[in-house]
Amino acid sequence: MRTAPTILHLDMDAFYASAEQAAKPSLRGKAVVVGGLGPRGVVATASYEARKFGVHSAMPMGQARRLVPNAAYLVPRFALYRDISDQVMALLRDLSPLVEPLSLDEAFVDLEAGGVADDQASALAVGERLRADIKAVTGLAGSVGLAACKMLAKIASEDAKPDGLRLIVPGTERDLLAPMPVRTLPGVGPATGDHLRRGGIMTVGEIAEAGEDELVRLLGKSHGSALYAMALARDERPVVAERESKSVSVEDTYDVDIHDRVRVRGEVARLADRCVERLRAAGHSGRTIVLKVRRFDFSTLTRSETLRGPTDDPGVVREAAARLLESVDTTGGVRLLGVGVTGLADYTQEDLFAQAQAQAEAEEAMETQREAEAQAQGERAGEAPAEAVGVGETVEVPVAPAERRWAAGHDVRHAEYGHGWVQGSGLGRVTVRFETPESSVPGRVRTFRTDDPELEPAEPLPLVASPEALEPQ
DNA sequence: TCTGGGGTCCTCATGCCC
DNA sequence: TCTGGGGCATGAGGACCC
Repeated sequence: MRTAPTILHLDMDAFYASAEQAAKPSLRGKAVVVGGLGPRGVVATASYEARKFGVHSAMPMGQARRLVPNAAYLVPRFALYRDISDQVMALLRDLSPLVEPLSLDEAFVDLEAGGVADDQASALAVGERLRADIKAVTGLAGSVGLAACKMLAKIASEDAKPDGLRLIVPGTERDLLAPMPVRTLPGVGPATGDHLRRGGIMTVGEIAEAGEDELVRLLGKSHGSALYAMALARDERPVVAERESKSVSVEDTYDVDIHDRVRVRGEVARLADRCVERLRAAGHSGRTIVLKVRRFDFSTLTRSETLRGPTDDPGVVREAAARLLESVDTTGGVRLLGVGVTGLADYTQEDLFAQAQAQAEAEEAMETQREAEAQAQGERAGEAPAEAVGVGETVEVPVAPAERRWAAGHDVRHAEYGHGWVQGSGLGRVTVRFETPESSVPGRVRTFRTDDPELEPAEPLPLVASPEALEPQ
């Protein structure tokens, strides 16, 4: 039995917004909101300066703009965040072979597996050292929670925010949890919170008092038992390093509801292609195709179809999605469409091709045996999903828009003024602030025509000049 | 105020097979 | 032959997470 915390949870503070502030000196200390900028966008992350005004994740952008009209509103730049995340995860893997990333900005680390000595001072030292290393390598702040299990480590890091560290001493867990609201526990969202409240349960302590039978009665077997265990600070979930993904999906919310059925079909085909691109990039194929439709009134429905074998053929996925769409009434208009693939496998394209070949040949043999009508074959083409695999596919290349688009927050390079980022664009003009992560003062702002030949998109610059600047161990 | 995008897991209903 | 039930696959929906 260990006497010191075994699990470390790292949570980067206001990650996307902090990354943008690090990249753009003029935004440091200012309210920054990262999220979708369209009429239906929501906030992904708000800087602490923006949170003071009540802006938070998942809030509609329109509402955020009313709360903080002067904040900087930026679209997310996932490539940049992924690079930073890779650096951070590498530091975590230096601590232990057992690292479980939860997202770009969060992870669990099993310290015992990393050979960290079983005492509180060692755990604290590892946590502080990690925070310092993260700051040195990325320039960003992360908060660390240390506890005996995942749930408590996460609660600890949440409590440590921003830019802090918290250790929960083994043995003190239940007293600590008791007064906390039920929403503190992982897995308790708005719906479960309501259920519990109607049962007179507001705090974690009250869950423990209610007993397992009552919890199961309120929430069902699986959820009820799990929550009861959590309330007693029992959480045996191990840190799992390699998680296999189970599905791949893409979805789009449209600025304006789509009513035109032909357009809906076109969008579904495009989404199917994008989904397959992602599927293939991940080296997967999948057997079940899922169509998701969110209607004008926000009601969401899904339709799915399971094929005979896994596929990564765009034509097959497109056709399945189109078939599924036929069972959905879209007359009121749709605000979101999505296409996904589950039941993932990693069959190679050759396997699939061989399978399809064999199947096609078998069917053909039966066919010629029964009847010699060439016409019948024509009708069957494309009917069996796996049959189309390997058939020459066409990749549609989107036509470049006539006017160049400059996304707010993205990096650019100007032949004369150097590196900068887009502050805003519209009416044929684009406004650029020329500064780099190293600039000590906010850079100058200039406005250009959107088709200015001297202006071109650029890659993000590293946030820290020499990322190798780590102190020797 | 009007609700993103990418996931995971659970529950329930239904049909099939043994 | 009828009936019941377990086990599994499939499909739909919902809750939750970051």
